[in-house]
Amino acid sequence: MAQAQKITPRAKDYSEWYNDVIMQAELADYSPVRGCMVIRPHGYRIWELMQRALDDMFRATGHQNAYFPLFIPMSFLAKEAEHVEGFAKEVALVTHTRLKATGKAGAQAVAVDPESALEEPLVVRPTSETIIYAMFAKWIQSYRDLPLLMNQWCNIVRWELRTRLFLRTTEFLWQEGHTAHATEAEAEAEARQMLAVYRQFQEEWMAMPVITGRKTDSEKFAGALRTYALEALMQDRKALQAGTSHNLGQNFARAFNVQYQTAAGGLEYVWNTSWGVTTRMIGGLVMTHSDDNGLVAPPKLAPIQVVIVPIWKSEEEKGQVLGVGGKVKDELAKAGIRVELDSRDSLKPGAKYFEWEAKGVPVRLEIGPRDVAAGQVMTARRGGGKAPAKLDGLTTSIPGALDEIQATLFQAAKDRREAHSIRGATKARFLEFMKGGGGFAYGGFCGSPSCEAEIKQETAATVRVLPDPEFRSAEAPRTCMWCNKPSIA
RNA sequence: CGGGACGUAGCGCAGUCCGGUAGCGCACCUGAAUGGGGUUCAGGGGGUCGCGGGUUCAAAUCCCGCCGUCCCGACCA
Repeated sequence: MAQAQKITPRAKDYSEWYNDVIMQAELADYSPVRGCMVIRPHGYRIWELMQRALDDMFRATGHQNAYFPLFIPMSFLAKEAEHVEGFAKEVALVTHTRLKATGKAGAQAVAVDPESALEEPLVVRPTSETIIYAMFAKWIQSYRDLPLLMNQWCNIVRWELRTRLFLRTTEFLWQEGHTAHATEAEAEAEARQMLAVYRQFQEEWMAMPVITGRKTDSEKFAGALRTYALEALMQDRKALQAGTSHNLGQNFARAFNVQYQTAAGGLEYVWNTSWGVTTRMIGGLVMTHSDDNGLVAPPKLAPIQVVIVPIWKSEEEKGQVLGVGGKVKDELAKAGIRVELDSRDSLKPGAKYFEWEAKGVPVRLEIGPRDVAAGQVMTARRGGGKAPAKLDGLTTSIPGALDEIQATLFQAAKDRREAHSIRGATKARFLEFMKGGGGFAYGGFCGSPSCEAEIKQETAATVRVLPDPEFRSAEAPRTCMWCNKPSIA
């Protein structure tokens, strides 16, 4: 275990607090490569739990996993005009395939062999639309081949200027779904369906409330017709884009010649969608729930849901409490609970409490000689509250407690978000709101890029999402809060 | 690339103004006691003071150059 030092309070420096929580929960570490991150076992376990839940949801909606290459020929990026513009500034390139010894010492002992230059450089995928649709073109012949519903779990590289653990790293892990459909309506339905899947996952599993909607043109995915996104409010009152789903129209189908023959015999371009969520969600999880004692993990995604801390003085007591602790562990594990028995002899119980709290374990069971005698354990919840519990009822009381914690975390996050939200914002109220720290402001917006840019310039606020007109309620504002022209949202 | 700060042990830092044996806290190793909310005592290991040059009897400290990192902006899942 690394040094468990006091975590910087959230109120003092949010970025520092965020880094402290991650380091002390042992979720990740900085790597020797600038901008890259090492995900440690505790953090990776969260990702595995996320993967498993999402995979089930993807499969239930008819999608299959596949894997496409890491390298993309540079010319592929050039085929879709907006796409290349969007990613040109942040790609890593492979240009050579060999090194050679120079005979010099130290760092100069090897150099790039100029004779090994590739005829066409390879791009390390910043996203896989191009290479996937190049394959789709081979696989799709007839309307009978549609819809084609695929997903891949992989790593991608975007050479970002500034990086932050989990939120924006040079290399990151994600999932990217790619589909091809016969009609625009089908593609639109797919893009929205996957947005709904993400919402369900983020609210039910991550206990992170989100708002969804369409992105403005300035924030839409490079090459998409429409981009939908999920937005969550973090504890520093800043928005986090937690996932996106794009209706790509026929842009990539035309660029990669993905055509199918219709039942009537004609030739048509397919309609594509792509959608993805990333390890950024782990950052979102940290910023949504954690406190000044460290990580708070929602039970459904907690790598360890229950930790048992035995307490003893003599060797005799040690044997007793470890015996009971071992039995409790086996029973809970058999009931499907992720449980750990901390039998280390090198730390006092109090030190163990702090350590497991920093790692976000939702429930702690303390078992000492007094508990063994009384046939009970002390239960302590991560959010506070200690109570004794009967030994023989644990397999029902613990799952109940975990469900309750999950629900409480979601409600608390929602309450926090609403405490920093205003509805029906006017320009004056909005300016005042932003001066007071901001949050989510709901208001009318005309949709013009100039208003959007002005708002950003003057208040540092960004337009996060536009609700669809069809979801627009009767009391929705009719005019732009900034310029008073008719509102589109 | 523009603005600011900083580089001294694994981490966090003091020492720099005013040159004179490289220090503190945490972590790590050994031993003993301790054990229901960060345990104590004793002993121990670990540093080309970012790099290069200059001044000086003597440089972490003064001077010059370079490199790197972090924070704020532009970019972004």
